[in-house]
Amino acid sequence: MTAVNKIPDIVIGRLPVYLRALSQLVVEGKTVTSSHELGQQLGISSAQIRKDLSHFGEFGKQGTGYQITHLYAQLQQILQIDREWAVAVVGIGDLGRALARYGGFSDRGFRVVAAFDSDPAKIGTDLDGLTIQSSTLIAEVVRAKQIRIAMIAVPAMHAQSVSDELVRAGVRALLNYAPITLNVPSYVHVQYIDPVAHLQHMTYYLDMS
Amino acid sequence: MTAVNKIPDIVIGRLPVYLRALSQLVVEGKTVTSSHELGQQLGISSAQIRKDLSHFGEFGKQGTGYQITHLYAQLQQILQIDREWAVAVVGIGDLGRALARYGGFSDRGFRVVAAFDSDPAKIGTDLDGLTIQSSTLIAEVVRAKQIRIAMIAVPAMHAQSVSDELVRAGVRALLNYAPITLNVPSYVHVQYIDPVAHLQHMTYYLDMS
DNA sequence: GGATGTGAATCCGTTCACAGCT
DNA sequence: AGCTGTGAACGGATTCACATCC
Repeated sequence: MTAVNKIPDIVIGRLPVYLRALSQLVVEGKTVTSSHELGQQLGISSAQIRKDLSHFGEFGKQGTGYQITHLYAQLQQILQIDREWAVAVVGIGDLGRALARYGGFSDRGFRVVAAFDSDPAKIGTDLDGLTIQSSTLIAEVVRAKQIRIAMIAVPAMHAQSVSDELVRAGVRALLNYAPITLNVPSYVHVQYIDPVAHLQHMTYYLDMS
Repeated sequence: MTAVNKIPDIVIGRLPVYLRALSQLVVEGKTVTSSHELGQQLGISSAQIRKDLSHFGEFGKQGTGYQITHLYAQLQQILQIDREWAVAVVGIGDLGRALARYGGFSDRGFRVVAAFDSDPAKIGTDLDGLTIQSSTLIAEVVRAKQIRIAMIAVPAMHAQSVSDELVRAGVRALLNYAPITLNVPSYVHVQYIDPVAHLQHMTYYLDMS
């Protein structure tokens, strides 16, 4: 269809999953795949994969399937991760440290370029070549480095005010690890990660024994 | 409706979110709330909240709203988190350490009771009173402690085999942080957390500038 | 008056099934 | 023959709107 109209958000959310699956297939030495194979790997119907991709263009060959490298590149472009995004981490507790040091960002479109904390004992400390900076510098650094994406790993109590400050400084996408719903302007995107919520979701189905 | 029939999984997934919102309201000193107030806080329609809750019973009073403590307790019961679930963490890198030490589990129904790693340098090390154990002991410990839930924080390469072993030992719910789709029997529940996928989801909407 | 609980209506996403290309 | 791309059919989830009750 190649329509650039209004693509459902739920479709966008599956594209990163497709990217992951394609990476895995590359590791397995494959160069070509099909909607059926991808679907099998992900537990998704092949029709859904074809329909999802059809929102953006025609990436396959009938009778053959998809060239993995080609499809991968296309999806990267669609998601705008055919470049490297600068990311800030706020709150360098155990979780923030893990995020700041995580090696899995670099080859998937992101680089942590700033780390903030309010604890004087941590400020100035080195973190794999990154220096932890005072939270009071958030506005300044975000502006200077043109940071558009931030990960919030501070206690729930402070998450909203940190969010406010980041947004004021120009951040437009937030990955929030604090277990609260953030209040942000409509032009800011937020995604939530709450491991406990995931666990609670699953316990519903567990039979105690 | 109070029907115990087949409740949509998507509804179950929202219950933890409602719990979070209720907690927040308690912090704000409220004792009663309404579907409207909850919806406002979460960015969800009030009708959806009422419909969701109606699957499980009638928890509100017409004209008044919901008694927060009562609704909270009911949701806890529905999700089976009116008890404490023992959880294992496998892979004590930065992320696994953060999970094992995270203080936010205890008051929401979970307790980390075992931590595994395959690195001899880490085995035997203390982690806030928890001793890191060899991954070779997974089966034994999971069985002994009747663990039904595990969090996987090992490199993608090893996630599938760790998953297999956990399932064989009796684990029935997995929270997987490795960026791969796990292959598990149908009676095992899996939830995925992939921060990069969330970031990639958001970059779609960012206009570069 | 005010807020719930719920059938009915609507909207949206998934699946079906097949024409069309290789 | 094999697999894509897609309109049509289907099913499920959300919203509407109102009767009901405090």
